[in-house]
Amino acid sequence: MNLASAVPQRRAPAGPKAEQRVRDILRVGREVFAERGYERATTTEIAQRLSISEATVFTYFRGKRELCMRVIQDWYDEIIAAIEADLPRQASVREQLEFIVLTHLRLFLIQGTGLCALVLSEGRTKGQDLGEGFVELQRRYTVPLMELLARGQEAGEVRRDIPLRLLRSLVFGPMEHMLWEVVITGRQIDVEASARDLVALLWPALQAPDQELQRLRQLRAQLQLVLAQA
Amino acid sequence: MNLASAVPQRRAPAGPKAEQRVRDILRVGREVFAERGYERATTTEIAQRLSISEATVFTYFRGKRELCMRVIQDWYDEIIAAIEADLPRQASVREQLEFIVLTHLRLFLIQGTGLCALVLSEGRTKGQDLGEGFVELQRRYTVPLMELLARGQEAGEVRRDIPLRLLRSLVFGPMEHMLWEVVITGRQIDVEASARDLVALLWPALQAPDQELQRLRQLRAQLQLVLAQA
Amino acid sequence: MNLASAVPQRRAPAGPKAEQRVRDILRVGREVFAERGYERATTTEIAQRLSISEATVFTYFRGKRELCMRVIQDWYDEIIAAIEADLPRQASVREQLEFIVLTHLRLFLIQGTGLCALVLSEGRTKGQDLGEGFVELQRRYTVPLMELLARGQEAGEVRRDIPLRLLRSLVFGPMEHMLWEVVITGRQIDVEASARDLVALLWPALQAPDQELQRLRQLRAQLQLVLAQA
Amino acid sequence: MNLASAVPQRRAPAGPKAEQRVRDILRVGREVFAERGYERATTTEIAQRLSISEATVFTYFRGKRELCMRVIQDWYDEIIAAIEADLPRQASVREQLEFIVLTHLRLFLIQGTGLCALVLSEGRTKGQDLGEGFVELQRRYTVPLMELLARGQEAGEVRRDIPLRLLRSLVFGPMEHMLWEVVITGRQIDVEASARDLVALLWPALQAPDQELQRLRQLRAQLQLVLAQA
DNA sequence: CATGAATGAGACTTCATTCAT
DNA sequence: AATGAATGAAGTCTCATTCAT
Repeated sequence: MNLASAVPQRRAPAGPKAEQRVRDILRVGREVFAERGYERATTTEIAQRLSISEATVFTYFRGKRELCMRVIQDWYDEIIAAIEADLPRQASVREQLEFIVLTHLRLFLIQGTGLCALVLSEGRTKGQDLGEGFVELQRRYTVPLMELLARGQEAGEVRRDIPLRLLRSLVFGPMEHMLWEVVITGRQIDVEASARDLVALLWPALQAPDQELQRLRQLRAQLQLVLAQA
Repeated sequence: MNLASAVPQRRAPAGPKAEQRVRDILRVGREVFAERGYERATTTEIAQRLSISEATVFTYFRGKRELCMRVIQDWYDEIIAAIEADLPRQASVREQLEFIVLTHLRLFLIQGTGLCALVLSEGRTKGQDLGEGFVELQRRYTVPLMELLARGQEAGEVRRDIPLRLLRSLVFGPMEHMLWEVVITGRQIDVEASARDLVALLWPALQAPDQELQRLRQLRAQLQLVLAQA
Repeated sequence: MNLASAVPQRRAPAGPKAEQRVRDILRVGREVFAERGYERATTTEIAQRLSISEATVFTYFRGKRELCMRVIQDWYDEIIAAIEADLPRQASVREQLEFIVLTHLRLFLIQGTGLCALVLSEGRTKGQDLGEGFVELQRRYTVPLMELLARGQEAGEVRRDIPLRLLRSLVFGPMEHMLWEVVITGRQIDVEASARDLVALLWPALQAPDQELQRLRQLRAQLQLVLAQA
Repeated sequence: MNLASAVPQRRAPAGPKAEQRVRDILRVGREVFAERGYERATTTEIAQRLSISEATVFTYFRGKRELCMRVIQDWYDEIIAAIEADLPRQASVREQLEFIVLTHLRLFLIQGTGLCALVLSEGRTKGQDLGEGFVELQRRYTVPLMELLARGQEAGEVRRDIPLRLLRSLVFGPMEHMLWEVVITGRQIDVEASARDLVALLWPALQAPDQELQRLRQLRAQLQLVLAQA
């Protein structure tokens, strides 16, 4: 394959009307991919919901795969933006953590369960159509939390003896698991209460190991020693 | 009025050779579904890897969906069996928890990452082909952990003020999240160390809150009292 | 709970070219279904005869069954239209009957023997794929004859003591039987002569029982009585 | 193709057990073909209803087609036998005709509607699997009626100016049409009454045309002449 | 003789994608 | 810029039939 003589791809149209089209397709594409997953989503359905021709979709996106990637990208950007916009940076690390968890849960549950599933599903199968850019997207998505945790470590509020990655899993893991339960069972939950509960559960694990407890343990040990010798 | 009595399906053969065939197809089916996910897996590929005709696959399984369900079921059964067989019931709840986590991680990472993804993916998309039996399978899969946590609660080692479901999410959540990181990034991890770390992180959150701390505080207070009187 | 909203079917195109395509497919579909019957007809063959892709067939018709139903419907419509257009309403009931029989025979023999067989066959097997709309189609097909017979009854030219349904069988039955003989044996027949012969045969059976004959019979009986007494 | 070196076909087994097998398969085959029609009948179903292996069916019959032909043949033989056994040869032609019609209707409706449909359907499609022997079977099936009509003609009770074939259509046609109505609509009918009605309708058409009427007219004319002269 | 087991051939159907207009 | 129309490629599934045991 002579890359220099690569077939020239038709460029997507430009202009203000075109931008609106792109936004429309992305919006509906998000709906459909969210509802059906990558494989079961069809370009037909996307086009029909917009009352446009299927061919038009391909005028603006090189193919199904590219469209789906853009959908996910946009969604990530929104979440990141939402968090960065309203994160109460003056509040305590714990409160900021609560905010992040709550915001995630909210965005997921309000409109994103399907997208969440999409990302999780498609990111995890070999031979997938979606593939290359995934790891990078995944990384960006956790940036706000990572930064918060880093700040927490610097401030001494979050333990330093555990790698950030592991702490991140400690937060996102239960969160996503909760979300799945919602998706699977269809049971409704109280988002804010759940966020609060979750952080309450997690916080002790994230904190620097309790100094008071350490000292008391030492004390007990010494006493036991003394008493044993008595 | 459906006067046409149901057309009878050809029964799957039942001899000893047949059992071997079923096992073969389930084995390879597991591989393919694991690698590709439900939609991207093809009966063609399964048959080819076994060097048998596609028709043979359909001789033993009514269809793709049934085969996939059986694959998942079998996998769940293996995991449950593995845990129940070797669970150190005499050991502490914490040690048993470590065993469960370790066993899960191991089975997932050794041969099951893809299946894990399969289950998680397919269970989470609307309009899926796999559908009805899924929630039930999901439930069976967490039985050993649920029982352990229940025993822990009875023994006073696990807090009672949080619903079991939430505690389950607290365990499975981070576990699965770790697994996904592995799948996505392809990075290898030290399974045993990870299991230990994870439980170390989780344990404080699962324990009866501050019981130890409460008792130590009492001890200190009494000692102080005694010393003051001495 | 079927949460998955129905997956939308691709609509058939609707332009002027599309109409031509639909007509082409219906035309060839008619041929193939006529020649082979429902089960033995294949979408492959229909596509091949038109030198188009099989997929194109499915662009215009949801599936084999729908196509076949449309084929039959169209054919019925043609027959009904042909009869209604040229039926000599001013002529005697008998002449109109002859016209209907002749028209049927003609349309059947010229291009429709196979379709006739198709309809008769598929309408008569349990567990058929074609099913729901069949009885209704069947009914529409006999409307012109039924109306004629009803008019004949009102005019006193057709006997009233036999249910219309039975009279209808009396007409269609032999007609179809003749047609089958043609199909089976392949023997050619003189359509017009056959129509004339058939109606000649049928007419006495349809007519109001002959009054002259009745009266004559009475006369004879009385005479015989008288002579016997003489 | 060198016919001389034709692959020797495995012969069907012989012996009393084998004959029973053949009868069983024919019996069930009749059921299945009758219920489903040729294409939709499966060797699987036939074998399953007998709790035997599919392969066994092929031990006794060369294939689906041969089995079906034998099924039809047997059925025809039964009907012919039933008619020939009980035909009241001493009774009038009309009574014999009534007997034949009644017997047909009965055998069809009791167990044979499906077979009737099978024969009619499969006999009428080109490219059919069943094919060669059909015309011959069809001929044998109408032998009793044909003979009766011939005798009727000789006896002067049935008109001679119409070909026998047409008269046969006149009888079988309405009969079959009635049967179809039953099959299609599922409506039950009074077999004996229907047979009587049908023959009542047909008889005038079969009779020598107006012979009676001719003679009566002559009689009246002569009487009038005599009376006028008196 | 009966059958367990396997399969070739082919059916219908779906869908992303292209291209002339 | 938009789309009507067409299709290649692929997928799931069915079934009559064969053959070694």
